[in-house]
Amino acid sequence: MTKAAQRPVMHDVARLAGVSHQTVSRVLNAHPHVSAETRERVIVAMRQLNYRPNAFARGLVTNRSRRIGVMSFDRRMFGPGSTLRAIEHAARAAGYGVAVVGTTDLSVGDINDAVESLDAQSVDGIIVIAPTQAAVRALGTLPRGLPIVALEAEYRPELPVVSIDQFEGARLATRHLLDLGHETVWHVGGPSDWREALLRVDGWRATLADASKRTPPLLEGNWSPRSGYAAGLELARRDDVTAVFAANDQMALGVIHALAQAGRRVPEDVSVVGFDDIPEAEFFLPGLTTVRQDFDEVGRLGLDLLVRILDDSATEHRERPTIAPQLIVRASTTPV
Amino acid sequence: MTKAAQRPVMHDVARLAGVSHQTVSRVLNAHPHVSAETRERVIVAMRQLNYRPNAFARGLVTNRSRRIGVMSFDRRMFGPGSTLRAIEHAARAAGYGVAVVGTTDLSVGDINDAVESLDAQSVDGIIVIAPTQAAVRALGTLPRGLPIVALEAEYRPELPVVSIDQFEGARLATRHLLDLGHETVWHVGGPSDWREALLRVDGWRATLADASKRTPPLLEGNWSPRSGYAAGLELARRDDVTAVFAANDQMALGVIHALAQAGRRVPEDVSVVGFDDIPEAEFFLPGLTTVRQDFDEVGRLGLDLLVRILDDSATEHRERPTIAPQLIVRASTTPV
DNA sequence: AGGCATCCTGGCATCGTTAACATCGCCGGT
DNA sequence: ACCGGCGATGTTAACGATGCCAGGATGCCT
Repeated sequence: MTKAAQRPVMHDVARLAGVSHQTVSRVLNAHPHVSAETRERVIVAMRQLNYRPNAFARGLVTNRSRRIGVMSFDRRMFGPGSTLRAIEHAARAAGYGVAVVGTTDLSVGDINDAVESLDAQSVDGIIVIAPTQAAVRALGTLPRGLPIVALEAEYRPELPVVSIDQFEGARLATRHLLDLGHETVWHVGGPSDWREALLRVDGWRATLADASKRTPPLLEGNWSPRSGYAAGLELARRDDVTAVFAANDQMALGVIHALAQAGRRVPEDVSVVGFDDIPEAEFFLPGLTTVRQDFDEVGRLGLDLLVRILDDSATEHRERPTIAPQLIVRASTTPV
Repeated sequence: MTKAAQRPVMHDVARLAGVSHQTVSRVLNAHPHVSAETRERVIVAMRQLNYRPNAFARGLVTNRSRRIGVMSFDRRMFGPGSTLRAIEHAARAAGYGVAVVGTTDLSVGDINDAVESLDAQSVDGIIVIAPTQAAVRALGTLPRGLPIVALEAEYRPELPVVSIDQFEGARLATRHLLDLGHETVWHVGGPSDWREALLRVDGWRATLADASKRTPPLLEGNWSPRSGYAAGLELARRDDVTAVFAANDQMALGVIHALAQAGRRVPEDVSVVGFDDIPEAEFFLPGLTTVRQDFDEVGRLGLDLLVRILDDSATEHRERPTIAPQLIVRASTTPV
């Protein structure tokens, strides 16, 4: 019949190697009790036929897909994009595939849809880039015991989390500006339902308090350059602003743009610090002092943790890795 | 007898609804010859048990996964990130899941690995964000007839492609600068093995030729702000440069940075145009005139095309959608 | 009343793999 | 020489869906 064109199956390999299909399966799964000689013969046959095991059949019986899901908020942002890339890279090395779903508004319904979609693809586990409080709460409604690792999520005892020390990052930024002699530091924060935004606000406030400086009112943006611009217009209206810490580089860019339009020079009149260290930051005018986050490391550690949980779900995994951020000083900050 | 905790199977639904498993299958696959009343009863039972069909079993017999693969170069870049997001969104709406793999160096081996990985996840088809000539050539070696759609790829009769009209985009940028009265336009191109880079060079050259302007030597970058900076230093060394068209916004940023450092003002001394319209571009100093590419539309059309091919592989699909770019004029360009 | 379509049942084969169990030699101990 | 044990293999039964088929019940048309 039309035998030739078909994709070869285990039985074909077995026949060619002169063994039973079970032996082929044993070779494939590195089981013991196969003689070296037989193994070799099977491997040759597999190569010769260009055999690839059928993932459906395998999954049907093992109930494992060797695929993980990644749920991510806006992938166009530098952070999530970098993290996803790192996860995929690490996953491939560990023999896992990666399915992605995006979330748009981080509502409970939205997140349920996303989890549903991953579940339909029978992933073995999920990594969530879950930046808001609501997102983490929605994860409470996850389906039958799918292992989950969250990145940058609020602490909960039962939820493995990998995160960057946002509080410390904000402290570095604020401290740097104070060390340059600024009387106080203004802050343009991210959306108040994002954990990262909140922790940066906390770090900023605590550092000011430690130094016994007054705490100016908080300005709130939404991570976009435009919202930074709006905040910048606000700041330009006051003449006592000499130092601004923006919760990400895009907002810092907007702030600088607004200040420049109002005739305030950066850094001569106002020093500005960002957060993230996106690749463009070094080439802003002026080059942006910022706090670098190692998004790749977050992705790698997140995947490692998930894989360990999958390989060994018996033992509890209590680590909650935290990564230290790093201050990158450039031209946008200067002593008063 | 640990019956309760198990994930329900089709038979459980059938029993609860008082029908045969065959009828449940018909409901699930929207086959005809099921009375409305029975269908309703089955659906209620499915909901009640929270039944989800087993994708492995289904795939084993249908040999379809309802999952597509996306192969993408650097996802941290704005373009690929946006496109991936649009693909995933459209795919979910069409009932498909998305598996991603990244490519790092676009070598033949690298691309083979990536395709291999997708194949192991038994995707039904692949969308390739295949920006280099080498990448497209490597696709010649694809496995047994997996349908492929390429984005921004070189034309080949057998390869469905969706792309943005790069030539036209470069023409818009160059024309805009000439219309402002500039004697000629310098160009900082992308890597010479990228199709997009080549077409932009072509568009730039053709527009200059049409206007009978001299063509300055081409400067070549690698899309990064740093390479734009290097090119900018070069340009700042000459005093006859009044207009620069950079092949993406990041390089334009680098160019502006270098010019500013050399004391050349943008746009008073030199006008600069970018390409892409990344969200930051509007807030660069000065706001960047650029050519907007609709990456979302590329993703959507690419997915549509692939799904049509999957649903109806019999007929040939000869469309090669092309999307028009759009010039966005901001503050970085001005008449001489 | 007969013919025919519609709706459904229920059994059985099938997809390609893994897991549990059976078998068959061979070796060493007594 | 017999027997227990184990290493190497083969045999058979799942896994959970889809697809095919024969057939029964019902209703409508002629």
